[in-house]
Amino acid sequence: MITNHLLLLQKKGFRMTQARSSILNLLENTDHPLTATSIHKILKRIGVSTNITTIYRELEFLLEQKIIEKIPLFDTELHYEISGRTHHHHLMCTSCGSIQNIVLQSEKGLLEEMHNISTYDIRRHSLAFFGTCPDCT
Amino acid sequence: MITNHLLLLQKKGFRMTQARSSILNLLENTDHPLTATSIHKILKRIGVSTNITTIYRELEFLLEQKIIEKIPLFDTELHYEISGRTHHHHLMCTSCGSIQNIVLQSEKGLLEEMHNISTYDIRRHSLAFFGTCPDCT
DNA sequence: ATATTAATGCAAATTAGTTGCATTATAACA
DNA sequence: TGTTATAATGCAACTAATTTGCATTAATAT
Ligand SMILES: [Mn+2]
Ligand SMILES: [Mn+2]
Ligand SMILES: [Zn+2]
Ligand SMILES: [Zn+2]
Repeated sequence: MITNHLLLLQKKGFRMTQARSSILNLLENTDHPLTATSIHKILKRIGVSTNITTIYRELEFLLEQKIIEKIPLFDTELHYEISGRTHHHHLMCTSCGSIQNIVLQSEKGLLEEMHNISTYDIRRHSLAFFGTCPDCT
Repeated sequence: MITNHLLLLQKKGFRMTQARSSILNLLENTDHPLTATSIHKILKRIGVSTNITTIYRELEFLLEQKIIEKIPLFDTELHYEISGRTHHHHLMCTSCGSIQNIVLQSEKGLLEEMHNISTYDIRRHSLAFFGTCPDCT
């Protein structure tokens, strides 16, 4: 499938390869963040055998292009997800590893307070919740 | 220096060693989280030459004993700090790496909202801010 | 003093991620 | 439809952070 992101990259002179389009396609159609190794496994399962190095390099490339974002979840492997979605955070089950997106209305107040009390030029924040999902309880 | 934590550990049958007391002492007297390697360097500087493996093992031990806590800051090395302090978060300068503690009044609302919208049994959360400190601006 | 075993040091393994380099393949164009 | 430039790839080697095995050392109870 040829997506907008892919067309945009082509217009910038980058090539459309099987690795690129399948990684992009997978991230676009997944609602939770994925790790390099999980992407690797999923692609292998659907018959796209890409070297893990290529996955890391492609993720690095998509990060530079601001098409995806790095999601650090506690001390686990780095996760990645497509950027441009509604600002949200993550809730991870420490038992099965499943991840849910979370949109928090009350976050605005927190960010305001943060800007008020700090003299730093704050550029970003990371917020994640950890617990046990209903299936694992 | 012999601290309460150390006495407590002794009472539990664990030994008081130079590595243990100096790591504990350092973490107790530092207001920002430290990494294994930073602890290693600081101890070396003050004349306590402990193997890095011992530092990792001691940090693991202190975690098990719930005397310290793991602080994951984005995709940098793991940090550790003494537990039991007022609940707070961290603000890291992405230029010089310095870390500040942050106490947020408005966090309560966020956590309430979180518990309302989620069916997970939430056990903990991680929140950190990143930006440029006044010195680095 | 001696015995028990917690703690340590060192080397080797592991895990996540990165880099060098030779090869392959996409896409522009002759 | 070739030919070409170079983006993308694969593989092996590397790095950084952390962990593990194992033999040795040392803290503490007796
Ligand atoms: Mn947010
Ligand atoms: Mn908090
Ligand atoms: Zn679960
Ligand atoms: Zn700074």
